[in-house]
Amino acid sequence: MPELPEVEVTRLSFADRIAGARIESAAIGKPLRWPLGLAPAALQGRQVLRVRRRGKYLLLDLDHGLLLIHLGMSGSLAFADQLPAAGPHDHFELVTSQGRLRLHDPRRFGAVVWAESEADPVARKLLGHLGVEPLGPGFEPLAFWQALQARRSAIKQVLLAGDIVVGVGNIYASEALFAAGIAPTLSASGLSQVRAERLHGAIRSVLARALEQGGSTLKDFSSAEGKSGYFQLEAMVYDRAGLPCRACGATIQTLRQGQRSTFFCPDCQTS
DNA sequence: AGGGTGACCTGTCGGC
DNA sequence: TGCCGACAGGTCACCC
Repeated sequence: MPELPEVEVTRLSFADRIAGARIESAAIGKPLRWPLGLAPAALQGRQVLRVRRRGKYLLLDLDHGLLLIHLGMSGSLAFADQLPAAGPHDHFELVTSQGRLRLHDPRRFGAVVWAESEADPVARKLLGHLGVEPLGPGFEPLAFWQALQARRSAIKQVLLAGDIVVGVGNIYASEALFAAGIAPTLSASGLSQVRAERLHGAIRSVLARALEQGGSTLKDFSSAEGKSGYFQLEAMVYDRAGLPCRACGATIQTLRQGQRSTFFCPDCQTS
């Protein structure tokens, strides 16, 4: 569910409200992708200083150490004074002086991991190989094109890999490639500088627009305030196989790349 | 080192 | 109605 826009929408929906809170207790449910790394009781008394984001990770800076939270495929956070009784898919909860933060994650591909600092080996394993932030100043057209030159895989899969630029998942990879008019199967090294720069702009504009729309709610994503996203209503290709292209009317096609579905317009996108 | 594949886990949906 | 396979927003460990 969560790509960069959904993770950032989640962050924005509770960061200010939790900042400064004191952790009163922490509880874990079924195992997530990785162990927390310490006893939940050890979080008691810690203060939440702020909430940052790196790629699709949320970083809760504490007065000692930090929590790395990943929403996986099906995760979402809720933050409120009171929450409904915990269900079978609620696997992590922090009770703080300013509200309860709860992770709901049916598939349990998500994780909550404690690290001493970002230099901690645990944090480095998860964050160390990540590419640049697409909405930040470090994402530059020329460097992006140069990085793509070194990769022979299909451009769609290079975007998903996240080691050049982070945050682009399965929905927004298809959407950005459509916006740039680039076939998803084209080798990354086959992009001209002009087309790479067009893709650079498309990634930025698609992610920024999705952020404005509160992300995409395909099934059950919601922010920590419980709000749905609306970007899926304006998707040009994602989940539109067999439907007419909104730009040219051609039939949207689908294919499998690395066991993931890709959606594209055969007329608007070229090799 | 880059590239390809399987693995993790649960729910839902379409087809027979 | 029931069963079974395919698929779902991610990404890591493991091969070559």
